[in-house]
Amino acid sequence: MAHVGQIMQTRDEKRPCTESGLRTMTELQQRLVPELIDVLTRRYTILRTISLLMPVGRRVLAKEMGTTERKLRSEVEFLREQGLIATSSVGMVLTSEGQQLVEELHGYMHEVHDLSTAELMLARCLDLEGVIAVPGDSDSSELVQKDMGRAAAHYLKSILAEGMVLAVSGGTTLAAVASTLVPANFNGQLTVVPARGGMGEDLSKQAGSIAAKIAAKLNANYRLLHLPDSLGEKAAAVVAEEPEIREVLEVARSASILLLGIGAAQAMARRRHLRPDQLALLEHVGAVGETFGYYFNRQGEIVYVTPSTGLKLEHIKRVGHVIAVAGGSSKAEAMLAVLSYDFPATTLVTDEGALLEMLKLIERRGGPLATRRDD
Amino acid sequence: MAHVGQIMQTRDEKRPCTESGLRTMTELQQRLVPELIDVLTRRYTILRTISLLMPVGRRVLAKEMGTTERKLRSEVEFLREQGLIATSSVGMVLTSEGQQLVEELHGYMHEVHDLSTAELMLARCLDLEGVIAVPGDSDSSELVQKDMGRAAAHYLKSILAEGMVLAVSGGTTLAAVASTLVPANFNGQLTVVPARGGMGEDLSKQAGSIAAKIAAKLNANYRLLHLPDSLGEKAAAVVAEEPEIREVLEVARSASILLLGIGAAQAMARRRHLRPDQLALLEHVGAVGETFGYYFNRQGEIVYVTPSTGLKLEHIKRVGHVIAVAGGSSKAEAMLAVLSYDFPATTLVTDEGALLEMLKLIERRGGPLATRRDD
DNA sequence: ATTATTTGTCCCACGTGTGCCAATAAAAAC
DNA sequence: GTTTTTATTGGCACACGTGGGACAAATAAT
Repeated sequence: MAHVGQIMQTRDEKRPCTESGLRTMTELQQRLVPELIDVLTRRYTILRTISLLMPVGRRVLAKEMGTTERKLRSEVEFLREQGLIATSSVGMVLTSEGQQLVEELHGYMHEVHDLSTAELMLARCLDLEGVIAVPGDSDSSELVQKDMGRAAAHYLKSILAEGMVLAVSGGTTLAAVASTLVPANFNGQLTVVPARGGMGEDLSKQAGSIAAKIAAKLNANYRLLHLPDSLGEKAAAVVAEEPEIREVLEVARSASILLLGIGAAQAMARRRHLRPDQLALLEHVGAVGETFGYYFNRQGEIVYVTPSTGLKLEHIKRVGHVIAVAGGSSKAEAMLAVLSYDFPATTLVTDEGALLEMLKLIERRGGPLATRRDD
Repeated sequence: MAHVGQIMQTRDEKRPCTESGLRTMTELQQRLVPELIDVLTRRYTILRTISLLMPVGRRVLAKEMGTTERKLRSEVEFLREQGLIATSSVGMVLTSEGQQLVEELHGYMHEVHDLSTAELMLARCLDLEGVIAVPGDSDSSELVQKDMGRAAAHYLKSILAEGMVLAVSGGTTLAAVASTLVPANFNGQLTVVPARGGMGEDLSKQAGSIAAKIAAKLNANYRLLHLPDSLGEKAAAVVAEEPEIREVLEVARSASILLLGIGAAQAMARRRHLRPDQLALLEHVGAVGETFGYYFNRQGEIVYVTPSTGLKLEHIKRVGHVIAVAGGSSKAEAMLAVLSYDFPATTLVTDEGALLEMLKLIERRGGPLATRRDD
């Protein structure tokens, strides 16, 4: 999951604002040459592991690092050419130069590594398949949300395949995903559907519009639910019997990938123009997080459901992969609530602000696996 | 020549000691992922060029940057995926994000560019084929000399081919080249000869030992001149008639590559135990630089020749390629003197200290092409 | 002496990068 | 207003380099 994961900066100790101020060189590099930063961390990790285990052979080193021996070989050859390690028949050892380099690099590597360790930690805590975080905080800068959107779009594209059905929810975050998505050609062998009917005021942030936009960029089919999101229960039941609607719902229920945004419960309820008594109810049951009409409390339990047309939670259970996209430290609590629910294989795309805030919340509650840093 | 060229650090403005102190992140990166800087500068240059010419198409951009259109396309595709540039039918433009990134990057890029521009400048001033500089100063740290040795060894290997004859001189610097050379297999299709007979006290720094060491590492043949370097003129003439010696000299004179170290005249003369009157003579004629027995004054003129067996200057003229290796700011004057002489295609491998010092000396003398920085 | 390490080599296949060419749209000329 | 020209982007086939797997040689430990 470090493929897209980006780095944060801690070099200046007290960490000046990441967004509006100047980004650090490492951040810029991460943006301009991400693949080489991966190479850098890989080689550093190799050196570091050797320094701990030396003398050590390629075999055990590969096993230790979770890579193949052949892959390691190329790197080892390079490192030897650089005079950083020496090989003998008992294994590989660091040369004095290598040792010195590892020590010097140690401090700098936190710039690169901190976010990815945090990603791993959160993935373990919430039992997520993967966490991808971009540096910055969406709360303070719009650029970060865009960046997050691009990271999500990139990841989405990497797991999409022909014949799949993609269901999307709404929100500004997912709108960013759609707009940063790089066009590709799926030859119509892909269907995009909204997970819900229309919602609220802004058309461009509705699930339907987002589905259409994504479909256009990927040259995919799309089906829309031309319905208001919040119908009365009776009305919803009636409408759901309409053949056209039924068909779209059928397709949506067979979705293999679900792309969803997460919102703070209060803000979401307000945006949906819920009645005061409903707001009070949400408050009463402790709803903090919301996603496509479902409200969750801090324990990840569903405490309220907006009567609506669209995917139901029981269908989500059958979805192969869930991609949750949300960021901003202010949303951390909501995200934590929603993600505590037991979704299928979930990948979270977020930002540094939300990531660190979530970890902070987990630690404060004495959450499971709240291990401390390992250096 | 930027392939091996490495970077110096100027970020902390007043530039603390590069060697003994902590190296900068960029230096370490350069060591661990050498191509990183190249890719980074390439992409940065693309962005910068677009920002100046936009909207611009790939064709003119490729011509402007001196690369092929297809090569550019890969980069352009990447930059578009990163959301830094946008393509339309009128050409490519920077997005607002791209524009911001270019501006932020601008300051940092000097870290990367300064050494390579300095390399280019020196190459122009001295009419060298190439200059490769490693960061640091050999005067202050032994590590730098090793690094320089590795850079030279790497470059040497890149131009070696089967059937060639390699002539080497002596000195600590070339000893470092030999010891950092990464073994390769030339199947005996390569011959290494010393450019001169033995010299001075330390066996490991003699041309013969170095030739033998290099030959061993490359699985090449080697021939030695089992002679003291400084014979009397008469004795030299006599010995040169010996069949065995003649044969080796024949081989040496057909050398296609010459690897030579450069020394400061005074230190060299002292190490060779010249007589006081000889020392006085050197002083009198203004000898400052020395290489394999030839002493040069500041103008690059030969002012003294050690009577000796080995290659003569007239043979050097026929050598295809000269690789000069020397570093340390204290040697700058000597290097400048020797390199001012009109050798055949010469590549200089040096370090930051010597490089900058040489440029300073050139500027002080109002040397040709002493242009100032272009920003 | 044997076993379990290690490094280094070889061949094959897959993927990425490269060079060439087609399609298209804006602009300029008529 | 129509046509021609000149720019642009995008697609496609091929080759080269890198990764995968198995194997051989060599050395320390049992």
